[in-house]
Amino acid sequence: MDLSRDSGVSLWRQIQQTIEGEIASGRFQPGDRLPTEQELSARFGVNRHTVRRALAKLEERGAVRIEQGRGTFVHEAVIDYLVSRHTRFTENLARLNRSVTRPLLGHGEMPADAAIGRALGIRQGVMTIWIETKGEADGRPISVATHYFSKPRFETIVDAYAETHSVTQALKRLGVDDYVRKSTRVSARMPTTEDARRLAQPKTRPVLVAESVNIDRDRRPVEYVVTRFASDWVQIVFEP
Amino acid sequence: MDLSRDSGVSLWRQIQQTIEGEIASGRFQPGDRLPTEQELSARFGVNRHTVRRALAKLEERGAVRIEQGRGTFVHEAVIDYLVSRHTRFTENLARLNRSVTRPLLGHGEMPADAAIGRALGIRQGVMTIWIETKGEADGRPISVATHYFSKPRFETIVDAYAETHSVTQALKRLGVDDYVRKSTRVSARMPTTEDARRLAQPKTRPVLVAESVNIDRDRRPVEYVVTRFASDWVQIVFEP
DNA sequence: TCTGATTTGTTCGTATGTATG
DNA sequence: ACATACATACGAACAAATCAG
Repeated sequence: MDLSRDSGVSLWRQIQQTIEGEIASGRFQPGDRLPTEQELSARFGVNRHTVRRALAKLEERGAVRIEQGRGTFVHEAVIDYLVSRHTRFTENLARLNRSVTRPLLGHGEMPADAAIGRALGIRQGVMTIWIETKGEADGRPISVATHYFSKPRFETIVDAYAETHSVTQALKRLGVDDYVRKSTRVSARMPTTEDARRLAQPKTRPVLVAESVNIDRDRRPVEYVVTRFASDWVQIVFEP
Repeated sequence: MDLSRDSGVSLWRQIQQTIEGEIASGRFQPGDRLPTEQELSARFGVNRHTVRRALAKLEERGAVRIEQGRGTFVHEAVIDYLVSRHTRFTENLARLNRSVTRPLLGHGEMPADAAIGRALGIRQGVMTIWIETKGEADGRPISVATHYFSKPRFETIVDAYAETHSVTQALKRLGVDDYVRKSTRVSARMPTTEDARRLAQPKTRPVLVAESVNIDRDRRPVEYVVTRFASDWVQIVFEP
């Protein structure tokens, strides 16, 4: 593929469109690593900067994912995590024909800080139980979540979760027939070293953080969850 | 404030909790610069690394903002950007008693690509008009947005926006009395150099990206917006 | 744990063509 | 005709992340 240097279209844009076409045609498959910047600049007969400009545009458009020190990769299809009143993790992903697993990473207790207290409607200092879980779709880690429950109310939640591997089922055993999503607060930040490792992603890529409060039929808060999604794999979709 | 070296609680965690308490008590106000790491390590009688560990945890929890070469600052209250069916940028922020400005950064035309075509319900290649705006609250840049409109339908949208500085008003002039939010898709990524500059944020902090589609009374798409929020200042809140 | 090779990220500087006033 | 601003393109050097041995 030769570039035209006097067509009025800039070189970097011609390169961008060429690579975009090769991805669309299937010559480069999702997850594939593209040739290095050096190889591409040799192939197109241009400076590395010119290639980089084209790649930057492709990344901005979501077509590729650039990882320092590793290479440039064709972007895999992202998962739409649908948020509604009845959001359930497993159902949400099963809908996409994916095999979902939710391993338990750990659990413990801690007194409620300001954020937890506000979310669960309890006083600061009241003891809570936390459960940390990983969400995997088709074996790939996509999220890490910390779930907080009031300890006085859900003393045995850890055992219930360990047996059912589902928050919905565990809460059902403890008398919560149904719950709905009250609010979801979404932010973005860089991952902790620990979260990056659990999500099998570079520390240099951000995580999408969703803080959610679920309430029961009596509108009492039952669960406060802080979920860190791998932002390369998941988008949060809100459709009222 | 003395630390206990044999309580079973690690020193850095004691420091973290101490500073967190001082922020909560108001001794350090939002926006204040904390003492330097050197001063803190002298005050607590520990190595600078120990202080750094505590500060890292505080940043992870969103309590402070660490800026290389400048210092550590108590984090100002983040803005809750409320998303609902009737989301309007200016109203949303005015609700928080903030003075809101929306300067126009630029505009132009481009043929619809796959994403724009899907969002606006037009064929790929149909010409669209884009408008780029900055959102500021109390003078601080918090978002950069690119708005796409079908050119055949909204030929004069740029003039209308330039005069009104409001998408709602501009659309009203072109016959769209009312519109509602159809869907919002949220993701996170690192900013482009350009966006980091416009948002006055370090390139190392992520942006929160919201892609939204607004539809008119006849459920026809009228606007497709891609907004990049400064993740240090804005959270997106869904309350169905 | 350390070292070197590979790959992307950043910052200099230089040059050219085009549009504007 | 001239000055200025801007986007494009090339070159060199070094920084930072990753990975294999």
